[in-house]
Amino acid sequence: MKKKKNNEENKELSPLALDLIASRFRALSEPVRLRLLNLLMQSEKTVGQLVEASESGQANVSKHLAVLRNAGMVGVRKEGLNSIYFIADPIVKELCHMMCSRLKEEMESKAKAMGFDAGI
Amino acid sequence: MKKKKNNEENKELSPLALDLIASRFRALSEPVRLRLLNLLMQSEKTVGQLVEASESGQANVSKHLAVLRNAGMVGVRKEGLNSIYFIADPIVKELCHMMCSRLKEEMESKAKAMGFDAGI
DNA sequence: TTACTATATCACCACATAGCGATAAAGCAA
DNA sequence: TTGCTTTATCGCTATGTGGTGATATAGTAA
Repeated sequence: MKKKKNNEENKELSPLALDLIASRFRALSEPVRLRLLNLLMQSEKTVGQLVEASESGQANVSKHLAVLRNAGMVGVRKEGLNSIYFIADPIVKELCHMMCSRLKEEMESKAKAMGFDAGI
Repeated sequence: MKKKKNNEENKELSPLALDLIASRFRALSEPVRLRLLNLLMQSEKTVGQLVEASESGQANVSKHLAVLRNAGMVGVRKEGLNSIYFIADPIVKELCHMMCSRLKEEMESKAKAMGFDAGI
């Protein structure tokens, strides 16, 4: 494997860059928003479908969708009365998948440490 | 390339899982915390070094470090009076690197769209 | 036009948290 | 012991934001 220059990862980030990155992670830091993204990963959906599936109020879902829109993570198109939302940034799936795998690992290793895999 | 089963990514996550994932992302949603992680990526550091480098108050840095600790992202060991912090979870570097690359892409494509790469 | 539907936005409350000064706790030096 | 250093925690304020009901905005249907 080629040895890559690693000066990139050691670079100190500017305050502006930190704010940008933080705001992106903040968009992913809310259970309702993650639920919406999780639903949209199956297929694009109208706000009504998301309201029903997420078991959250309409105003609330709409507000969370605005956050995800502003973060560039979802997109919308209008069709008649409906607003149809879809995942707009592929990084969403990657990030969530990475986080899920990591948590799964952690929980499994914790279960093992507690001996839950030993049987009785 | 082998076609992989994709039923994993379509799975709906439980509310508990969503809370866990959200809390992890929330730990990364604060500029000061990202700055601390960015500093720790260079090398492990004492709280004092982090306070100086982050240009934040000691109490504040200590509190943010507690958040990162609770999220399992950093670890500590004591050496005399000093608490030495270090990155404990490799996912931190991956997530931040991924997010940085994505934002870089976005900004470059935006600059291109505005014609800033055309010269005068 | 009026009536209905879908969505976005507004106003508000409640709660979480970032930041700061003061203090506590713990180890080192004399 | 006293005094100093380092870090964690407490108390507080200010700000941000999640949730909800009401309203506004549009599109559809009659």
